[in-house]
Amino acid sequence: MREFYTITELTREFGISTRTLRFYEDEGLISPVRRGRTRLFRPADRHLVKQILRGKRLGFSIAEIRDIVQMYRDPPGEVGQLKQIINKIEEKREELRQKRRDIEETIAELNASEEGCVERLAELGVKG
Amino acid sequence: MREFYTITELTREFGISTRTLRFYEDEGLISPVRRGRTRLFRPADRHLVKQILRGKRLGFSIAEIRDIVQMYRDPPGEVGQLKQIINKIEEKREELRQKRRDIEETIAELNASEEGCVERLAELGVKG
DNA sequence: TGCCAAAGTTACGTAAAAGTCAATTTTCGG
DNA sequence: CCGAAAATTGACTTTTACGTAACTTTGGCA
Repeated sequence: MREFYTITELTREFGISTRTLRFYEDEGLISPVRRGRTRLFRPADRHLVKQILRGKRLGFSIAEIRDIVQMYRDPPGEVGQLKQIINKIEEKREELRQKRRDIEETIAELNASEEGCVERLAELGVKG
Repeated sequence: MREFYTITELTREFGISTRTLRFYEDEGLISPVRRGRTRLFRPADRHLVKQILRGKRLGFSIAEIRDIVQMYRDPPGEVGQLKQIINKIEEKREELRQKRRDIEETIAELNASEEGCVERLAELGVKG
């Protein structure tokens, strides 16, 4: 595994702009190290970008993604904080399960629609 | 099943504002009938709202949701159009499957994080 | 050491999806 | 029939998530 990636390497890999990566840094989602002013992205930063984009595909806002990636971090040493994180994790999991139900329902309705189309095609004498 | 719902009934049921419903109408997602100027929402409109909100939870834009709900409509009579709709349905289904994979991965990482927290709690002598 | 492509900063612009506010209308129960 | 509650329209504002200049800095190498 490589030690560092440049900003343009990541933009090409993930199909996003440098502006986007800098924006995520401003928002505190990633913290690449610097050599002078130039950002150097470590594998951990790259993985974070993956997680961020996954969150985006699921419709989470930047603020929500920030919350989520904070859950991925090393657990703190204080009992109260640990319990709070566990609660937040369960919340997010429930939200994700809701999204999963939404997906199943949407796919089911799309399946029904497609069947309707296929039947209609059959009526018109088109072989499937 | 009721014949009509008022706009505020739907805002209460779904936890959205009247502005939002009117916005969806402006965007061509719903077309409630009118008695005078007042909107009357039929069960079909109400169901559309459900589908719209489902799409929102999954991170689809209004434009994408418009595309999706058009797929739910009665199939047209022309072969070319039918085939095109079937293609679009398959595209959306693939997108949804990707989202589902994203969800599974996110849940898996949350599970791992939670375990880390639980272990940490155990180290601190907290009984689970 | 001189150059240029890549990286950086700063600041303003914008599209989407509503929120908010104001000014009318409409409806409807008593 | 009347007045409060509900609904409508229209305009303006806000927030999010970047896009787009415009200009400067930097680092690698011929």
